[in-house]
Amino acid sequence: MSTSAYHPHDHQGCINTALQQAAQLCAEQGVRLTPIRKRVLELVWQSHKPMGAYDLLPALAADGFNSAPPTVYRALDFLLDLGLVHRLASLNAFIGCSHPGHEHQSCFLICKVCDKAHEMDAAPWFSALTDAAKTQGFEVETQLTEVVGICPQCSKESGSKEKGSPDES
Amino acid sequence: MSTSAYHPHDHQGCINTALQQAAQLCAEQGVRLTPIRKRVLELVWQSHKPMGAYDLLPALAADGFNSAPPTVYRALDFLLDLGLVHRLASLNAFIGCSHPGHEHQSCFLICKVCDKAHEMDAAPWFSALTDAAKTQGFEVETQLTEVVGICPQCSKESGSKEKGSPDES
DNA sequence: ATCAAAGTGTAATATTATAACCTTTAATTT
DNA sequence: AAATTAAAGGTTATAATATTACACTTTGAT
Repeated sequence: MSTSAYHPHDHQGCINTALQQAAQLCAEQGVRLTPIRKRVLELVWQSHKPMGAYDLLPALAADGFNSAPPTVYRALDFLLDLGLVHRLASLNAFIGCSHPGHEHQSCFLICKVCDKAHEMDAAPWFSALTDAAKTQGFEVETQLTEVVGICPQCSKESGSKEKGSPDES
Repeated sequence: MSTSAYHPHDHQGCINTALQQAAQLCAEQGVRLTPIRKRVLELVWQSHKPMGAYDLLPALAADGFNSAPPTVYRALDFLLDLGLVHRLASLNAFIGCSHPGHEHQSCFLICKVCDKAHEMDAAPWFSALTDAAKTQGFEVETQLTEVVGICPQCSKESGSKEKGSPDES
């Protein structure tokens, strides 16, 4: 399945897929996808925009869940550990992993206009980077790549109309 | 000049070079390298370890400078704008730029043992990354790459003796 | 039914960063 | 040199992000 965060799409499908993959992964790992964890994952997937931890709290509160910071951070830590979400260090924000359950190095394309982020496989240059580091004697373990620019949707819109307000889903 | 953060070296030379380059750059740009700014740059260069903003405050205080957060953040912002320091998002920390005054995309190799970071030119894979993003219609403007692993010095030490305490300079 | 482990509730606090407003210093003009 | 202006810095407060510590509850295993 090839998904794009940019173009309008059945976003409920994204959420459902994420929840289903999460359920399966948790089952495999023998860990529990509790209501809070499930809800946090849903919230993270509400849009393709990275969400701050504190953005999630009001929504949790509205659902009748506890909504103190540790609640959401615990859930996020759980989801991070399982690889169900990623953290974007440059934004202090979290985003759903688009292909959980597989070891991968990722790279995020962050649109500075609509704020959406798109996960891209970093494998091609991760190996180049690893090799380059190795020539200096540095053993790479993990990497974090975050790219800022303009997504195709916003790029197109700025071409046709000025100051359009980007799609939310 | 080829510098390596890892191996023992005349670290005062690093600081002096940084200060001299900063002075020149400020002169070129017609901006002022005030005592606070100069001292903050020095402090950032005290080691090859990224420094948190709040790590710098006590040192500023000890030197008789004002040491409220805005003081150090203003200085850091100034230095960031000029390209004299970089911010490592994954660490909320700052490190001196090893070749200021030139446009460049950088990548940081962060040693998880000794905490030192080494700046590497990201140009080789930045273009590959830009191209890959472009095939998806994404226009890259800036990137941030931070790599965690083990530096040559620590790698060597863990081979010969266990639990050695890494060099500080 | 009991127990241990995992999960959650809650209060407090740590860490990182910024806002707002005022004063001082330095550079520029008169 | 004095007046003017712009830049830098001082100060207080607060915002935003994240964690610690400890008590309580639920779950699953025995």
